[in-house]
Amino acid sequence: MAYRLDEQIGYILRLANQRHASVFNKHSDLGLTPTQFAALVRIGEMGSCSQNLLGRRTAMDVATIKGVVTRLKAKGFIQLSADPGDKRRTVVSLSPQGQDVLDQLHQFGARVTEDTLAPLNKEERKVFLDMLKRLT
Amino acid sequence: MAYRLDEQIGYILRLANQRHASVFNKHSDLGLTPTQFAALVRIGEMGSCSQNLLGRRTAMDVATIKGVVTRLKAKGFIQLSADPGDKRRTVVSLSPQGQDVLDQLHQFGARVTEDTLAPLNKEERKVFLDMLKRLT
DNA sequence: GGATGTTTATTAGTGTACAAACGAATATAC
DNA sequence: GTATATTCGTTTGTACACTAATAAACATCC
Repeated sequence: MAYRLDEQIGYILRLANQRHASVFNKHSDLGLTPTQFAALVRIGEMGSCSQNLLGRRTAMDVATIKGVVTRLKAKGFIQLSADPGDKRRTVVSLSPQGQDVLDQLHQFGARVTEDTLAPLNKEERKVFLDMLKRLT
Repeated sequence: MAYRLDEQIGYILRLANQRHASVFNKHSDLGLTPTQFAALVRIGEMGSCSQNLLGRRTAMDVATIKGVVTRLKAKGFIQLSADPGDKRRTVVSLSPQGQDVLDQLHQFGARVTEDTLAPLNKEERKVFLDMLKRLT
């Protein structure tokens, strides 16, 4: 059997990611990227936390979360403050505007997942998500 | 049911991609990135072709394939030439060194796919790859 | 309480990834 | 055979993503 790029898991994962990004951008009205979306939703789940912890809980490198936080701050969705108990830390929390859009983000996210998984039926989606999670 | 980031297909896909990249880099001895690997294998499949066509066949943007070709050329795996019939085109082909490592690349790629899919058994892999392809 | 080690954040450098705009070359329409 | 459209490659700008190095703050051990 000849080796084929189209059967490589890494290549197919890249294609699936591209399609998801395309679906995401098609529906996005808030001007967020998938990464910024993930960080914002996670802050909503966790409440305020340090920039470093936020990076770990969203699987982002320290350098990556730094840029994401900078851009979310510039867009007005989050606010930063000093941690009174630890001078190393920058505490990240939702701004009032960030709080306001949280429900909207959840609905948006659900729609993106729905559209991305559209080629699979209900039963397949469950099986697929389960297997995909095991690969992480 | 509360909305959760950990159930978002886009987020999980990103995690799976991260794990694949990690497996790829752990085994890589040729100093290639997954993207460079994909381009090189594709040239091996197609023979020489234009830079633009190579980009389309590896799902890379014109600006992206430009950088990838530049770096593969710098590493000595490919060579560039002018298309005698179309002055717009840059023809990309494997260098002798690129030809030499092709078999090695195939074996390497098979091992990366194997290791990345390790959490799934034989039957599951088939089902998973089939469903993943439908999402592209 | 002082040496040691860890955590947190920043910076610099490399490599995807995409959009937009551009000029040159080619193809098509009429 | 000329106007129009398309293709090809390049460049600019923004946004991840990771490595490595650095410095400040904190924790621990003795």
